[in-house]
Amino acid sequence: MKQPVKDKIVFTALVLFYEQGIHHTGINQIIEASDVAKASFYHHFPSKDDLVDECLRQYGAIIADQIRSLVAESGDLDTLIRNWVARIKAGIVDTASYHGCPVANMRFSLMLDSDQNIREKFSAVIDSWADILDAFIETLKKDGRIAHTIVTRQLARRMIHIYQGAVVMWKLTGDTTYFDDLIDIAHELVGPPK
Amino acid sequence: MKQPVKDKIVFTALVLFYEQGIHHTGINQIIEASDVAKASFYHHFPSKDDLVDECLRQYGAIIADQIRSLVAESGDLDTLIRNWVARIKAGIVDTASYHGCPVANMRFSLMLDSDQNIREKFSAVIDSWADILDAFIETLKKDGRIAHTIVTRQLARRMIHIYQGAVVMWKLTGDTTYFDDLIDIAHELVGPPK
DNA sequence: GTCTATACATAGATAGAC
DNA sequence: GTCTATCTATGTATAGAC
Repeated sequence: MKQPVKDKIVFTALVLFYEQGIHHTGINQIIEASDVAKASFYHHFPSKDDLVDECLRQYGAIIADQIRSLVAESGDLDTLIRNWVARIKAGIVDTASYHGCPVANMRFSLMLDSDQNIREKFSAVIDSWADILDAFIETLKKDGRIAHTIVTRQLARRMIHIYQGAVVMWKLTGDTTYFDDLIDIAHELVGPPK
Repeated sequence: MKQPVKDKIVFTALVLFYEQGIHHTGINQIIEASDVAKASFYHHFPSKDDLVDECLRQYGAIIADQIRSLVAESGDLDTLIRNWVARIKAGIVDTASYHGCPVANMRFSLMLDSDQNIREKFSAVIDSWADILDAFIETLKKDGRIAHTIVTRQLARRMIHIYQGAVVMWKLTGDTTYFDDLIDIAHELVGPPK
């Protein structure tokens, strides 16, 4: 059973865009690597931007799934935080293949800060992540398994915030301890148990 | 008195690289905008990479100066944090010309996470920023104007960390409240006065 | 140091036969 | 849907006269 052409293209693009960045990955390379004819590519994606759009959606969904499984395996906030950092660190072990958050990378590639269209697309992705964390924390609160002083949505936002910060710091310095530091920072943000 | 050719090139590059990103700014555009002959450009900068290198140094120095002046006008940690965020917000008022941290932008443009050379260059810039904050916080501690539970270097690192995180979140969502949030987050990290 | 002209590669995208 | 060939623009960089 052969893989549909479109799927082959997208899969290849997801890998190459993440490894090399969007602007350093040409259409020609994607076409060659996915073993597809040039005209076939343009049949499915009228322009490179359309492919980039599709990849953004996929990256967003992939991370959302990771957050979901992270939540599923964590019974409380402390465990969530530890598992979270553990996963990140595990992903960096093979340091050559880790390049940070694919969504943030893509956002920086575009570099059009005033484009409202772009803003909405990325904003939707971030919201979808925050929603998952949000729901988890809210559940903990209802079950009385958490200090009620926590502002749910705010904590969800801040977790993503400090995560993105750690990625940038790692990219800037190569220092992986910024990820370890996430545990302490997250605990400070959660505050003392009530 | 006419400006040296090299300075004109660098100044133009600093502006264009920041506005458009490195890979969306061609040598030709820089040459045209700085009103210099092509051969003159290559006389001063054998390749684009050399110009990029010079710009990184300049960006780093510019931000370092901003941090220095921020420190100079702040007598305590609380004031520093407030002034810091106030300055960022002021810079975003004209939203069309703000594009986040020029050093982080440049780092994301390069996209070569395993290149040790690049890592060292950026790391040096971040260290120079941390050094300034470090010295300031250390002084406050010695003067007894701060809770001594603070780990100086760690706090300096974390301030840069959460700042970079806020920039990314802003870039991803267009939401400027992530910068306001820096005040609360920073205070949590500083902890209660002893 | 500056000028014009140009080389050379790669980018994104299209044409037209099959 | 696929194939090869090609268009056109742009990118980095160099040559050679002044």
